[in-house]
Amino acid sequence: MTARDAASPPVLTEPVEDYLKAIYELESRCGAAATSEVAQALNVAPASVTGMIRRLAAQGYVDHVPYRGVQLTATGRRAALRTIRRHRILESYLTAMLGYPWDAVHDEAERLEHAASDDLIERMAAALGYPTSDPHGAPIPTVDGVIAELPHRTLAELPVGETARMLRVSDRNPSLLRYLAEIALQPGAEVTMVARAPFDGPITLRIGTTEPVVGPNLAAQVLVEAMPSTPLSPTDVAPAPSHTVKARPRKSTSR
Amino acid sequence: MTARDAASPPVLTEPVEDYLKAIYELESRCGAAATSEVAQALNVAPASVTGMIRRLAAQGYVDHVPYRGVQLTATGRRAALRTIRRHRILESYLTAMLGYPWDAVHDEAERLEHAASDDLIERMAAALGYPTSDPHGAPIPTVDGVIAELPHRTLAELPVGETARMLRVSDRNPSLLRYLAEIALQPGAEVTMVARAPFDGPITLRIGTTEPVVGPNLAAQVLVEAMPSTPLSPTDVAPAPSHTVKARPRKSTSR
DNA sequence: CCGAAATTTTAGCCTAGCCTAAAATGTAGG
DNA sequence: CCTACATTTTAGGCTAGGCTAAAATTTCGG
Repeated sequence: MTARDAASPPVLTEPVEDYLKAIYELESRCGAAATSEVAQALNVAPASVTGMIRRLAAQGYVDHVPYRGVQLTATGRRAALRTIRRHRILESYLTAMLGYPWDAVHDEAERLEHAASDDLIERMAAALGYPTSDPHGAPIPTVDGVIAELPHRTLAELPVGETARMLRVSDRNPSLLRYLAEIALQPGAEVTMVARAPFDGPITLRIGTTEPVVGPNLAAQVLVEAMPSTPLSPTDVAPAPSHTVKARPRKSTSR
Repeated sequence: MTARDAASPPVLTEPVEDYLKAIYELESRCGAAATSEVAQALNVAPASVTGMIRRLAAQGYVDHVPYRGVQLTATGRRAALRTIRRHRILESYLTAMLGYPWDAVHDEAERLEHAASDDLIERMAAALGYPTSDPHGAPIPTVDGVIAELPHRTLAELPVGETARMLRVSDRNPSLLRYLAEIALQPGAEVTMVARAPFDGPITLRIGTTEPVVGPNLAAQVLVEAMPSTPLSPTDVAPAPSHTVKARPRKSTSR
């Protein structure tokens, strides 16, 4: 018994899925994930992380160099992306179909992502028209683990006078999200850098017809993309369904 | 630490919710639940049930008389009904809004019921217009734990020549459910007992225009209610949304 | 380049839930 | 009423995942 070799999806436990997801996210920012970073991300003691990493390494999900750090294997990355896909589809569904505000979906998705079947997730995705990004602008990996990370810079870096399109923001800070919704700074919105006070001072933006002033701290958390040269399309300023699930038709990008 | 007295929803673990639900269901059929019955229902060893019952009793969810059996306390019953409400609303939602066939919803709901927040469950209920029964005809308890068990008898008991309305069937047997759907024997359907062969022989029914022949075994699993004297309403034979979520308007029943 | 501080790992412990085997209790038939 | 069988509980173990305290290793400031 415990005689299982290969084949068959090994059924990951909830903590395992959480670890893999956290490692993926740290890794994609820093190249590798430190024990203490994982511990902080999951709110557990560093020693617990070491223990779990040992198990994950034994099962082939991560490579671990003691005292150095941890990296996902190809298997581990696939598992992480599966969880991330579930999370983001759930967030999209809750927002679009059940009227959740975008600051509340993270916690709910965090629990449901472990319980929902693949079938359910795909039904939700289908009901939404296979969205490619979630309500916070994060890209949704495909079923076979392809994720389209978009090139971006932060709103804080936008030169004065330039306009950009709001692309993405973390889903983890509800009060920040509520504030952003209040000033209509949501994925798809056009935002112009009107002025920046010196010495990391307040930043004046223009969004639609309002000119909110925000701190550099906030601006650094908002990712934007250079505006496509298109001068102004009619849908641009629309308050709209607020999160604008983009379902652009794709021609077998997956290969 | 571990210093918790009263107040605050103690957050039940998944196994605990499963035990309470199972005990509730056994108890409502037999008055009290035997250790071995619970073990069978949850597919665990009897000794494990004894262990869990000790814990549940210590926390005030059940009363346990050693070697005799177990019964829910008021607290335990509330917790069980909360889980049952979640389960049945989930089943209703998956069927009505995501196109799940009625034989597939049980397993999905079984996992989601532990992960969904109260908020999510209430949003789903609202989206459905506060249904009072699930796709299999089981009544949905209210938020404050009131459940309307309907008077019924089994289809097997229906006298020859009489007509009844299909009320309910267990959600636990997918292949039975698929077969029932095939012969259009679903909650709300009118069914007539045409003939019954002697010695527990095959039973001939009439449902709409078809006359399926079924075993007594199957008939015993299908609950029916005496037909209201109304001769024939236009909606009766309609293949219809198949599960007929009944959403009768309620006048602030909650208080 | 060396010692202090930070990080990581080891050691040892705990809890919830599960298991099997053996003992205790209850029930029913002769 | 007593024995045989069924049910339940106890005893003793296991695993996953968490914790703290202490030891090991790395890193960094001087």
